[in-house]
Amino acid sequence: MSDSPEDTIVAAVLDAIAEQRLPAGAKLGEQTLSDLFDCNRANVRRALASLAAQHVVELRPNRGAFVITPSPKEAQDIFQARRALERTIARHAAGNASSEDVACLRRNIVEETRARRSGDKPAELRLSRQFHMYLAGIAGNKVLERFLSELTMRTTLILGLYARSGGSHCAEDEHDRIVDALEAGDAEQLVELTDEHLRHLEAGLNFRSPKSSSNLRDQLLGTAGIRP
Amino acid sequence: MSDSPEDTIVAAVLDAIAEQRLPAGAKLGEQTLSDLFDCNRANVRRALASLAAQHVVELRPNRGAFVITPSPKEAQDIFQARRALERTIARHAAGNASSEDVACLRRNIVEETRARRSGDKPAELRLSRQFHMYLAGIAGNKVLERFLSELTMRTTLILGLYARSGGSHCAEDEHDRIVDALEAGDAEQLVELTDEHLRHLEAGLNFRSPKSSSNLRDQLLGTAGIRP
DNA sequence: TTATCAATTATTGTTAACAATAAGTGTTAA
DNA sequence: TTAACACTTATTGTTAACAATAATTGATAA
Repeated sequence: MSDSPEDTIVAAVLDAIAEQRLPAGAKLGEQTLSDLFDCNRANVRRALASLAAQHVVELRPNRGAFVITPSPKEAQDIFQARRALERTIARHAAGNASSEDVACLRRNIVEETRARRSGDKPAELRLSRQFHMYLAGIAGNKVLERFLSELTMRTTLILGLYARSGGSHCAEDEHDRIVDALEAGDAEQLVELTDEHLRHLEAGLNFRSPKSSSNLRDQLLGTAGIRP
Repeated sequence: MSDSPEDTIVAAVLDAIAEQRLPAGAKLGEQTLSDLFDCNRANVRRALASLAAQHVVELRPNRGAFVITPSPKEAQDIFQARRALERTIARHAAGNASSEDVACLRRNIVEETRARRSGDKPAELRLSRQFHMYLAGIAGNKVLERFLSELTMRTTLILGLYARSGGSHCAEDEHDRIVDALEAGDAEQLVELTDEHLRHLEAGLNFRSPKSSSNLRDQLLGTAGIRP
């Protein structure tokens, strides 16, 4: 069970991002991490190099490591890539899903709605991401699964920056209808629903007012809609 | 022009793989690399961590870093993923290509056939890969571009392991016809030609007799088709 | 001759100390 | 009061020495 310290750090950072505990732009100091996971700085450095290679973290020379803050253009590229990957995943998942898979996905949806209702945003984000990754697992292509893992991570950061403040970012029942199509084995519909789902998610973004977190100003003065 | 030593090493390793100078399974010793690029081992280690995160290199604890040797299943996953990515790339490239792009691609094809005719395999592989990456550049999606870059790299390793010994692995004129469709702006045909092209490439593989290079036996006794 | 074991060698992993750089703080002068 | 400057502090980058592990070689015994 005990991974190498490097893997532990990478996993912890990714988990934290997936639950929006680490916002875009957050600094990942070497000392801080080596204290936290008590290991030496060499391991921390390797972990950060890994995260940087996955484009989840940015290394600025002589400055340190920071969680990336995706630009609007990058956000667009990421959604385009997600559609390409997830359409393919959907097509292959359609023929592969067992009844346990379907049951597991439905349980996931129940938990997700519960989290949404109770206002537990971190849990909601984690579960939503888990839903998409579970589908990728059913498709059975490790390469697509890993690419999607990276993109869902970056999507979480995008949502943290550009999500429209008001409504929640997923139509209530889209995941439900996706599982319906999966259970029915209707590949074409599954593909279409997946595509639509991602388009809706993207349509819910607002690039006008990025919530520049990890900026003291916002954390002290609040994020009220008034101009500075 | 002078990158960090880490980037230099990463680029050099990737170039070497792209030209099949580094075969699957090759060992990348820390000392060797730090001597070669004269830098300290810390930089080498970070470079190897990056390459490992890209799944181009495998880190075995206490053993060192080795170029990955893709399994048949991985090869299949990689080609499936490539089709998903390159179909999308093709669709978006169709509308974006300038006449300079077309000219540049045609020049690339000329060089490629010349390399094939003269039996310069490293150049042929590099140019073929360059062709696909150039198309990705036209599509203008950095995320897809990076993913494809990783997969073409791994494809080169796959070809080194499983390419049918006889014929060359690309139908002579497929790249030509792809550029024709691109020039005509015919997105649908471009997508179909790209898909076919990748299927032909995959069909040219033979998983029965992997050329287990970086194995002294083969390098000394040759790769004659006789059973050991 | 073959197999097992011990000793040597080479390579990776870990640690700490030091240097270089950037950021923050306080002082001084206009 | 403000701006520029020097100084202090914190953080990253580099290096070398040492420990731990694996591979190789040679020796010994069946």
